[in-house]
Amino acid sequence: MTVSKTAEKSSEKPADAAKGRKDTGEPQAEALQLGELSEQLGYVLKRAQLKVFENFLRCMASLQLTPAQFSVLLLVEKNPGRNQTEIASTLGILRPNFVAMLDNLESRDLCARIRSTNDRRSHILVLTDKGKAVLARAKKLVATKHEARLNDLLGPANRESLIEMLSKIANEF
Amino acid sequence: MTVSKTAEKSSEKPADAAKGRKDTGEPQAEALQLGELSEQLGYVLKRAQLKVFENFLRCMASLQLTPAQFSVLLLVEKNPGRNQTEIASTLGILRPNFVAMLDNLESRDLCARIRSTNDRRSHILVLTDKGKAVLARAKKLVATKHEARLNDLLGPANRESLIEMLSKIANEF
DNA sequence: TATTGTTATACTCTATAACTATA
DNA sequence: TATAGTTATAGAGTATAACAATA
Repeated sequence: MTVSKTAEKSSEKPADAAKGRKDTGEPQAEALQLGELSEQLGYVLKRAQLKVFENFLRCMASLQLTPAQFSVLLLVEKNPGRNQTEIASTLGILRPNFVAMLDNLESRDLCARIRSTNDRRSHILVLTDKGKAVLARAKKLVATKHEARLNDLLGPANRESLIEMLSKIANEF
Repeated sequence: MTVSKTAEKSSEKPADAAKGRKDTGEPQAEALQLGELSEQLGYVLKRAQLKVFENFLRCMASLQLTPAQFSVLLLVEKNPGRNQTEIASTLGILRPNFVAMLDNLESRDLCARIRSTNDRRSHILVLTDKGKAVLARAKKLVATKHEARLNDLLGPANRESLIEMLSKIANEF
């Protein structure tokens, strides 16, 4: 057990916070006031990101793909013929840390490293047939279970607006 | 050096990605296509969150406060008389992990643990005078340097809308 | 001399089990 | 028996230095 671990986290659900006390007849502590915290960009952003990743993992449980692994498969599919350094740096992954990640995907026969003939230092990355099939299934799951959830919650217009604003922050903040 | 480490990260800036190649006159590899990735909620959310935290750390460099530490001080100020478990769980921090965090804040004389007289197992958390002063300065820095940046980028209406949508995701996704 | 992939390593976050002192 | 704070520990994620093969 090293590749799995699925989505069975417990963590600390802030929603459940300050509960977990037996209802004795005592002074009874109320839920805490978040105050200015609920208006702090970083706080709400981090909280939302954790929720979204949790949901992603649940949706992808059958395929055992993390958000990071999914992003690698997507990028390799969209950019055939690129090497490890290019894929990793585009995703903000440091090359040393990308090695174990690729070892994992390659051991599951989802992608392969191919020694470049032009530059024998480079490993060109490609999806295997299984990798393409898994990615196709993953895309459907993400679209129907994960991203659809966002539409339900915000509506299509707001969803688009949200993605746009987050992209702007990611690129220009 | 254990408390500091400031904000001097290098990481992998995706903006700089796929550059770092000398301009020889060769076929020249172009920037990669993000494709569907730029529409993936989790991807753009994570990217935005990292940028926002980086900016937060830069803005708070003079006070040496991380986003997590800032959230603790805010919550303790807003909810005097609460114990470690209550503050930690509200922030989604596990009690064991909260110990070192409080040790740090207490060693810097920003907050203090007070043994409760009602229940001698509990540590009531309070801000010290220095803690209150530092938090006041922190709030000003966040408002004028950090959150103001968001207003410049999106405008007040969009800023409000963004926070609202993120809160909804954090609470209901 | 510089770059690609890699190893080794370290530091932060997060997570769980179990101890202690109190209740 | 249960809870608050704590310790120890383990696992992810992320960071840097340095090495071998290749350019």
